[in-house]
Amino acid sequence: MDQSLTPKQVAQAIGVSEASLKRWCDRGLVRAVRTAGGHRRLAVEDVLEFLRRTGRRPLNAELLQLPVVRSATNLTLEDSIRHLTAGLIAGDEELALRVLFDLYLAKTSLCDIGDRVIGEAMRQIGEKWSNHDVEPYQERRACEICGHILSQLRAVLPTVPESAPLAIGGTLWGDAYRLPTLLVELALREAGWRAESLGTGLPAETLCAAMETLRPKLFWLSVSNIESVPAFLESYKLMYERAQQFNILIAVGGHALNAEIRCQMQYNAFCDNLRHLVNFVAGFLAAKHLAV
Amino acid sequence: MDQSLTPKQVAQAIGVSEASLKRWCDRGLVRAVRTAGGHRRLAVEDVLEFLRRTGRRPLNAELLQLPVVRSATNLTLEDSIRHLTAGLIAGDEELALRVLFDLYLAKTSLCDIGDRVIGEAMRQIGEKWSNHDVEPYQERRACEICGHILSQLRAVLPTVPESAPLAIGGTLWGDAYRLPTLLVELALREAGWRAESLGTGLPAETLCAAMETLRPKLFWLSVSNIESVPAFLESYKLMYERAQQFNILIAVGGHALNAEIRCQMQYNAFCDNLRHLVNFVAGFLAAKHLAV
DNA sequence: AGCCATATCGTTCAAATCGTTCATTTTTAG
DNA sequence: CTAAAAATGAACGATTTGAACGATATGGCT
Repeated sequence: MDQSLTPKQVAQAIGVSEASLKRWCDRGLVRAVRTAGGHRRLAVEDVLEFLRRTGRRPLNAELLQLPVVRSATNLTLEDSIRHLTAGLIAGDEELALRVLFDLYLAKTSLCDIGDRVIGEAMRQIGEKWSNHDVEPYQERRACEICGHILSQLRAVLPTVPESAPLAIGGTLWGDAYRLPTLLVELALREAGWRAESLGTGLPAETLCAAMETLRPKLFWLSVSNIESVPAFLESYKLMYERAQQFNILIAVGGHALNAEIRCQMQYNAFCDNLRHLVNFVAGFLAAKHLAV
Repeated sequence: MDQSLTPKQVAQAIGVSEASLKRWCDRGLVRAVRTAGGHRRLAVEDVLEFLRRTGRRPLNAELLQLPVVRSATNLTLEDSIRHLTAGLIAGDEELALRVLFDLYLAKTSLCDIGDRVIGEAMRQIGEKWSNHDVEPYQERRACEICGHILSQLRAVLPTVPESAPLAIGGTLWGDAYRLPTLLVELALREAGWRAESLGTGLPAETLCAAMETLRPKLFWLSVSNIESVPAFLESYKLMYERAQQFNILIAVGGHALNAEIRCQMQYNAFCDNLRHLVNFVAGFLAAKHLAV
């Protein structure tokens, strides 16, 4: 929950003296507010942001009410993937949590966490699945675990200002894959956008209505499963037209979008991964800055 | 209408102890008037002004008018539902989070939070949806928001001991409703079980495999949507037999299970809501205690 | 009006935090 | 390598905070 922490809690959590923490607050290295009586109070997300920026690791993370556990060594990306994959298959949420939060604190971008770690782990699990090495329930449980972890990561992400451009997105009817669109939301938030995933399995009509009501600058569509290609293309056409009408950028991505289907679609960007998407929107933000 | 707030409400809203708030009032840091009997009353605008002056997080004005704590009176539960419903429809995650965490901190059981607050709010939203008062994307977004909040709640729930009995469950293929099975998991954890939701849309065969591998004491099946009744019954029969084989209790529930379908099923418990389920498993735990 | 459950009152007290100073350790620069 | 500069951790009295207590006020009810 979003309650404020006392300097003592934070100092013990990150393994530093109270005096130093106070100095850091006073120098603006960590954001802190004051009580009416002058005592400092720190928000969890600000502490995490500081840890991430300075490359520190929490010693005693339970004090932060965070799911982070101390990790002595910096794991390589390959090790992280291996541990994560094993943990997810075994249903070891604790382990998965530790791996992902450690990566986050080690300044790994959410793009890479999504593309190269979670995406790769889920790909390996899917592969084992088709080899009958893991049961479907293990794959689904892995998705559930990742979803919970991403929700927690999402809760401690620095809040983006109200003035940031809005991005919305989701998946269409017949596509129940939550993780990709959730990762898009997180990656866009890290890139400074006010991103909101509307969820999965949405009819095209209501996505059009959402564009009309919310008037985002960007709309993303994650496509991991297509039940009927003609129906999908028709739904997509509807949405593309509406996006054009309201001057909304439209970005698409997902494993189900093969070249043949893409040829019959129009969009501002097709993204193979989160990195592509973030690069695309970064360009847009820069252009906007130049214009102003 | 200048609503007057009690010190307790304000203290909870801004996350400070009641004693400190009283001192601040007495030192003139927050404007407050007195009732004839000497009790302090604070105006919303004065509290907001104080928050702005002390650099604390600016809170939504509507947030401060939230009635907090008052244990389990119908009125406040009604208010919680009203605020939650409005927040979910508007996509105001902050408000929804506040409402649900306040309820949790006020010691409202997760059963009641699920049954009487979230369940009721989602029912109202569904009703408005069929009246075309809210868009489908608003309903889906509400589910997403609730899911994120429940993930966070789940993370701060006390951990159950390893010795606690294991319960697993989920939804069958064709049923993508996450919230019910997620709420079951949380309610069972609160009741002292080691509960793990395996997710949604699972084939019956892999649920059988999960029972065989994990050997839980309890299996729950949440049924919010049935695509084909005969196929569902066949899948269910498979699972029931497997549960019998391994001596696993099986509890079912969900809006899609009408009397006609129930007549063709066998189970240890049918639960209309979370309260029923928790009462059922509490009986089991007590019996086990007696046995030991 | 009187009753009752609950909230708030004022007060006290232990624990935490404040700002500050100072000795020690670590980093930087010549 | 050495000396200056900077950061750290510990200590100090003064102040603030949060939790407790019995007594009183509030608001709903009959």
